[in-house]
Amino acid sequence: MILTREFYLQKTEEVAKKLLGCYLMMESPDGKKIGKIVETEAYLALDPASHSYKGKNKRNSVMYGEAGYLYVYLIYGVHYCINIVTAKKDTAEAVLIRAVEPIENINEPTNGPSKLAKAYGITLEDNGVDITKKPLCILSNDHFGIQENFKIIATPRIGITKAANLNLRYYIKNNKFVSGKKV
DNA sequence: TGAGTGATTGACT
DNA sequence: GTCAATCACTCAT
Repeated sequence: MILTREFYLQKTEEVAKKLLGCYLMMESPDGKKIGKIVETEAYLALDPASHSYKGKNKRNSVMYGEAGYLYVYLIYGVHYCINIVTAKKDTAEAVLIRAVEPIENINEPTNGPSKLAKAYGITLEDNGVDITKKPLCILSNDHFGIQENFKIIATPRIGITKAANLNLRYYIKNNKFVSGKKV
């Protein structure tokens, strides 16, 4: 079952946690790609680490829109990062998808924000896409009839230079597809 | 119009 | 452990 827009209207931290174990699905010409989300980060309004901190601009405008849309941006001129917009209109919050576990039709590593985007073939072209409907959407964690038990770990976020002390990164304990050099 | 910045990764010392 | 690569965008001339 595809997660609805109501899901993304929950508190951003809650969305980030609940997305763990859900499935990111993309229907592409190559076939249906599915990966289980194992690592996320929350970015809040007025968060110095968030792109929305300095106010609305062209790059982050998607974050100011409605929940349930994809926010893609290019970092360091080389890497794409994928976010899911949360909260209501004009509230710029989002959840960064950092890593997924390959389930179907994914034959590249996905243990990092950029690798994940590459594996799905996501680029700036997909910025602003509605993820409550196909071809790109997120399936609830009981989609395959398996309700897994896993422990969620909260740690400081990775790779940012501001507000790096907040525990807004969440990942599934003991999952080997989680990114990061150090455990 | 030009310099500076960045939510990363992989190659190299 | 350190560092370069290289694009979109902002901010400062």
